[in-house]
Amino acid sequence: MSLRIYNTLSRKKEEFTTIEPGKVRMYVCGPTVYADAHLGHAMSALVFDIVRRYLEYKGYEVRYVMNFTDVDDNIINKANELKVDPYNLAQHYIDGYKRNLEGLNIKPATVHPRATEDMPQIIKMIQDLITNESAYQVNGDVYFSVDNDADYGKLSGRNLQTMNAGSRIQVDERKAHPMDFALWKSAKPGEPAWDSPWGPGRPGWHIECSAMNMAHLGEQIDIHGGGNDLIFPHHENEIAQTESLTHKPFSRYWMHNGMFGLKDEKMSKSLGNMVTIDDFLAEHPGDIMRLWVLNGSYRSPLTYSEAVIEQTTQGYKRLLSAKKPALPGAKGLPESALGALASAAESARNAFIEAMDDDFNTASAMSTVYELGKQINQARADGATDDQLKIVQSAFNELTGTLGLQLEEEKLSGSNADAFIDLLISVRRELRAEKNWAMSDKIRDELKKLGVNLEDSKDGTSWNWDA
RNA sequence: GGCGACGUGGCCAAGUGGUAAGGCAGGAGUCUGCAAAACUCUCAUCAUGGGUUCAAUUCCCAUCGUCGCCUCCA
Repeated sequence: MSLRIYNTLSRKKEEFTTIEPGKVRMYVCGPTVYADAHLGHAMSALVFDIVRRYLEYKGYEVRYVMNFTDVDDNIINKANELKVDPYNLAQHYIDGYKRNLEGLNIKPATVHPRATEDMPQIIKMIQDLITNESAYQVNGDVYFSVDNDADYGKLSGRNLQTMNAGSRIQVDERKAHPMDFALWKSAKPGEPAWDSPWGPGRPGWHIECSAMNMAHLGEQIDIHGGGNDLIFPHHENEIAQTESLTHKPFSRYWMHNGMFGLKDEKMSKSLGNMVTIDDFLAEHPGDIMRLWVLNGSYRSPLTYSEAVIEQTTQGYKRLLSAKKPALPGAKGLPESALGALASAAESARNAFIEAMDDDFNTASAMSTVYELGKQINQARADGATDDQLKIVQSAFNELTGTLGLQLEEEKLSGSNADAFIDLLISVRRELRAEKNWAMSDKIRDELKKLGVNLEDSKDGTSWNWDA
């Protein structure tokens, strides 16, 4: 049983093999940092976090690079508007992004390079491309020449003849070919600039990813990821730049996640129709967003709606229920029932791996997790003890943990409410003994409003924080 | 105009050439003083029209619809 990954380059699922045995070199395009990150960024970051975690589960050592693009028109414009240094502005949003990633339980990348800190590599790469005749300079600008790249367009399935360059924006007539793109832009007044052989300026959008790949992972990598809106032109151009120099296949697998949308259009900074990660996390646990992503296919679009968030929250509560301990008066299952539990755990694990091996089919993997959860709850209802539940719960924790789900009950931060809630419950127990239903129901209702759910059973009352 | 993806129950969403996982919601029950949770049972013929096949939701063609990219974008 081996892992298969859908490769955008071949538009097929391919068996996954690495350049170096046991090791994965993986690069994911991070955001351009000039605004708060939105749920589209969250989706992409979650998708590749899940990929990374599963590869690690399979035993690979993953070197994971996620960059920050911190030179770009939007950043410069915004910094000028606010009269702040662009570097500091970018830093502000990088800090925010990292905080968001943490809130979503996304593991930090092995390296988080930013373009402005790899400037020597970028300039060197441009120089080599010029030497190579893959690029040319015009008055301090440097362009990549698509005509000199025989297989330009192979990732996005386009060819230069049928592409409609200039149909929507004015083409700079200094370019040799309309599709040529900037590697280096000469500085205009009021812009940050770096010295280069072509005069002061700054890198174009695509070169920094090629250079950072080269600097942090080498000439060839195993997985390159990002949103499918990056296929063209960004990733196409990355391939063109890197392969024109190395003459070797750049990334073995190109993975692209679907777009996160708001109603009928994708969420994006330029459209201004975004829900930020901060907004979301203020209202919901990070697990909800992750579960939402897991419930579908990473290559398909996801559409924002309150109803779906609500549904996901209910599903999340169901998962939490599987983690609960044995019932208060649990008598234990007979020895004969334990074998079935062990084999349920084992077959769930196998089904999970089979699903994930098929291009990270998380929706299918989740169905086995839900079923395992049901088996846990059945065992509990039948009187299993904590030790017996552990047989299945340990597998449940292993699988949900692999997907990056935390499944920890919400706690009020820094609160020591537990003792007070326990006190109220013991008072209520006496009220119930006296059949004072009015008062005991009132306590339950009022606690509910405060986010505490009481659950009565024959053998006592348990409680939990509302998700 | 070009490239690509998609259309599965009220909602979200897997999947397969031989009559369709899972979650949410709904219905019926068990438990409970009631409620909640949990458990049990229940709930679809897969956009439309053709074609291939012993057999298609799954393959092919067409139509309709939706979305992404071709400009910055995860």
